[in-house]
Amino acid sequence: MAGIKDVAAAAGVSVATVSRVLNGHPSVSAEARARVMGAVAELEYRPNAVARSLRTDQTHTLGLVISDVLNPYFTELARSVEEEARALGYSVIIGNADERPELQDHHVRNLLDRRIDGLLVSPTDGGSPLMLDAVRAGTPMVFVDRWIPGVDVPVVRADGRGAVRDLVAHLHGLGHRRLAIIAGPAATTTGSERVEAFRAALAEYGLHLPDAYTGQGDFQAESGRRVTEGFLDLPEPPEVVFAADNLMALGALDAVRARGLRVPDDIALAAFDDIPWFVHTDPPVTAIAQPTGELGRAAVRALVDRIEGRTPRSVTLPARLVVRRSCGAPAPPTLSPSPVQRSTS
Amino acid sequence: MAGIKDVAAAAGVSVATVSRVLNGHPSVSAEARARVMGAVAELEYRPNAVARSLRTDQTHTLGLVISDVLNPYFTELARSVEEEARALGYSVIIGNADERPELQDHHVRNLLDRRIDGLLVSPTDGGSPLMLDAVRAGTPMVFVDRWIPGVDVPVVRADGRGAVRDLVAHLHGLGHRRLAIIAGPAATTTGSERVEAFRAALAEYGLHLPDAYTGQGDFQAESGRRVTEGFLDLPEPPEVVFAADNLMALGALDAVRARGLRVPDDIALAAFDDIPWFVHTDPPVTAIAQPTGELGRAAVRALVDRIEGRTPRSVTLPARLVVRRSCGAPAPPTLSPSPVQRSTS
DNA sequence: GTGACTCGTGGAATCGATTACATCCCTCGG
DNA sequence: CCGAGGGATGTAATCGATTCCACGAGTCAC
Repeated sequence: MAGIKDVAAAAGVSVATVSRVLNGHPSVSAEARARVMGAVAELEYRPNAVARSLRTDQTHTLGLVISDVLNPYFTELARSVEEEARALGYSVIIGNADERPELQDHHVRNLLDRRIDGLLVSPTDGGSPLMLDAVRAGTPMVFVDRWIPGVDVPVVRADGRGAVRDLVAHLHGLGHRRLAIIAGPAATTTGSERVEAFRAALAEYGLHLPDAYTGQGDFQAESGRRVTEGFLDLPEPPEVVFAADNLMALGALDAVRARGLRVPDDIALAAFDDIPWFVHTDPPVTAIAQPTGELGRAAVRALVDRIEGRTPRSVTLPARLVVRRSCGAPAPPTLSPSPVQRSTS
Repeated sequence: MAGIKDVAAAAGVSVATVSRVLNGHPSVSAEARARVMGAVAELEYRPNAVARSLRTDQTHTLGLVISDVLNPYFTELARSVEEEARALGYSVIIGNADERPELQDHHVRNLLDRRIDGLLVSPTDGGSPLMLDAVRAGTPMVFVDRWIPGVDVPVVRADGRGAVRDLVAHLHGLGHRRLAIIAGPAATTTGSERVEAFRAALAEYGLHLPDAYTGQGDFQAESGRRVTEGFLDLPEPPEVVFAADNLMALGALDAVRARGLRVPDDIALAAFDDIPWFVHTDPPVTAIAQPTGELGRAAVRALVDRIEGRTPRSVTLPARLVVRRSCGAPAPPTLSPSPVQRSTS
């Protein structure tokens, strides 16, 4: 494969001049520029990004470590991150932590070794020493969706409290009083926050969230199933199950169906994180929708700001309730406009 | 950040010795080794992968260019690819082509510039000059799922013909005679092959596939919706719609529902590519399941074989029919075991 | 006319590793 | 006792780019 030396030789100039042309340095004669461009085209020369990175100490690459690629929420997040990064001239390397802290560390280490310019993380746990070290060492970092308290890193996330309140209002309005939640891991902020928001919203209606109605899940479908079975085994099962993410909601749906029960007649269901498929499930699932694409884009912008020397800001965007049929009320036609396909742009 | 020189200084040896220790070269005294290890731990030294890659001309990185990350089929494929690659000591950089040839080229170029060791591609189109050049230049490459005919590159894919035949048999057995298909882009192998398999299977039952029953989609939900509307507008609409991928099936479901019609009573639906959500849709969708994880793993093995000097083999695995309720027959309980959650290992 | 400046250019150092080659020191056989 | 052979180690070249510095030529002001 042709190198910069070959180009220099072909153009009859020095490598320095070739480099200057390639990097748009002003101080190059039009004639030399033309000859270099010609040689570049002729040889189909492409600069070696590895060598360039070594010299400049910049890779123009962002790392994105997410907790579970199979979760459509994170898939969409990853997609919007890549899009925005590309628009800003960066590539993205995605690491899938699969909700396992050691895998998360593996990816962080790997990305750091590759000298990525910055790191976007949705932490699986309360924060490994490795990640904390990286922050201390000055690695540009931004948390997205989840974060680690007490660490001085910008956070880009959705605030679901308003939407959770709306949800509880909706449920209360339908006459439901015994509400249960399938929580995420307490080590994650989204895991604990959603429970808190739910509890707070219940309190506004004078309702209490008993321990028996607080199941511990891990954001995976299987745990949703398990917890829901526990709920159904209770002497007095809840009237509504609120799953803290879409996968656990699916597990819950499974568990309910396996008992031969029906949603919403026998038990109602709602989920945090809206996904296109919820429109098509039986029944369509009422969910809290995050502005996922916007989160991804804002996170990239914050990270790139940090990388390029500007001051990044934390961003919090509101989530919103999307009412469908899984809690009992027929959805007013105008309230579930959520299209199956996001814009392709 | 500490470099190899710092380690050498701290350990009181030369950089060559440090490098030898790090790379497991035999000719190092136990004492020197210990001192180096100590210094490495002390300084928390991590070798700079960029510098290493420049020197060795190996990045231990694979590129994966897929057509659409939002499609759960490809998400799962990507996941299994990353898993197997990790097990073999490689990282993966994913490029999402979004079914757009120019985006695909962008990613291929980017990956090539980064000097990835090999490329896994599921081509969006018939093959850009860029990709062909890369093959000619000797870039290790393997096609997965889709491929480009006439190019000497190993292909790892599923053969759906048997399953399509089973599907047609199933439909025929249910009394359906007017069968339509929503095809994928003719430029993709999966786009044309599935139509051909369908047509061939119909022929076995003496059935013909009229042009009016062959809709042209693009593997995206919106096209499924559009084509299905066309079918429903026909003077004699089909009794069954077979979508060549899961997203178009979703669009079809939408279109049917928008008319106030019901699946399977008014029109039956089947899809190529099974995904966990099909268990939960209304009704559960009969689909052809590819051994996605196995495909991803086999593709990585083939690519790594090629990279490491062994001879890679093409692999074709059978797909299988998973009967659910969307075509009319109640599924025998044992026939839809497809679990909502794949194993996490 | 001459010193100051700018502009275009090339030579060479540099980034952080790997590795060929040279060197030194031991051991061992004859 | 000496030379061959081999193990441990260091010096320096190298990968392919970027960039500092020096230099020659041309321009301009005084």
